[in-house]
Amino acid sequence: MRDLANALGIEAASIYSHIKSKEEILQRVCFKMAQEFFEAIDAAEATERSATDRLKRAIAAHVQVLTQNTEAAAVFLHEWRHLSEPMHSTYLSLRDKYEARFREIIRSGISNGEFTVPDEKFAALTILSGLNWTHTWYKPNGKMTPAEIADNLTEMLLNGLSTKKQALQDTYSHLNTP
Amino acid sequence: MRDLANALGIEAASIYSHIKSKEEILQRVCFKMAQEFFEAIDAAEATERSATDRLKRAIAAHVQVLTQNTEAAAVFLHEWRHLSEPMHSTYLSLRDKYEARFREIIRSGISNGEFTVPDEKFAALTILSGLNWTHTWYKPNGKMTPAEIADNLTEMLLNGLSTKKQALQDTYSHLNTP
DNA sequence: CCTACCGATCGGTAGG
DNA sequence: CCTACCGATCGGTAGG
Repeated sequence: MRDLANALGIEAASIYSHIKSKEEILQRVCFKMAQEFFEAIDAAEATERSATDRLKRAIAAHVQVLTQNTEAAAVFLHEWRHLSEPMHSTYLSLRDKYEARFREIIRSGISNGEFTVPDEKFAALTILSGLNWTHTWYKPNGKMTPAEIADNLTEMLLNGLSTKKQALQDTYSHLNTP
Repeated sequence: MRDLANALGIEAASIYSHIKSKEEILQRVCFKMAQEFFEAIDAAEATERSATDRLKRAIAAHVQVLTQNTEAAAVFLHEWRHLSEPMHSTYLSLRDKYEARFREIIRSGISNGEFTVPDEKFAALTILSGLNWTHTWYKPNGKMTPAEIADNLTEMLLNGLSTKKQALQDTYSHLNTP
């Protein structure tokens, strides 16, 4: 709190005329970020499209929020542990609701044949963890824009590393020789 | 330190007859884990095989170390930030060496056509971040063993979610009709 | 490994 | 928003 006061150019005690406690700052950051993530995915899912397309847009929306303010993102992703009850439980249930949005996209992609995946819960977790690492290395002046990062992430998570197209084209290539 | 002493059944001051400082504990955990990760990947890469196979084994080895002791893994992944110099720099260079092992596998897979990926550095980062999330939810008595987790992770990261085989088989299926 | 401490720092309050 | 302060807790030491 002394550091914060210093950065603001006021005395430490004066902070408490603006907020009730140190934890209030944590709460505000965590729930403001949660709100931003929900607004972003709402916009991403607004139009009716294929699961692949909805997932692409959800990934781009998530990366956009993450990179907008990497410090707030770090608080949202790590410091929520220090929330006291009942905020702690509220946070957890919001996070699960958000993850469920990704699970739902994956589930619909499985049922219509767009996706093949062993476990939708596991898949959602792996996707989100891949996205969430971004905040640790993203630099606003780096060579990749948030949109480019999202494109690369989408490419990796949807298609994987394996050159499957190539392998399958090889498999079928004898059929194509004139 | 008081909590630690309590758990050990001794007085707080007595801890200091075993260690020099609180930070020494952090150092020991961080560098012991680093050593374990290197030993695991050394074993995984010992035999000459395809890049796909080496990556599979490296993933399994990494997940094995992560799940062996999730609390130490959490310290290794997050608390290293509090290391003071020169340990902080040493840690960072070890981590980069480790990541380079994954980049090297990916690079060799690209050059022999096993992998197709836009950026090997980006790919290595995304793989590792997908793996490193495991420590937050893994439970020794859960339904997935470390080996099963590794298999699922490998499947997702190598092949992605998209049902590409199916899509390509559809593309070529007219060629197969008798 | 313990008793007896210490200086520094922490989040926060009273009263203006 | 400030001055003046407080009780609690922190990592750690001296000396046995």
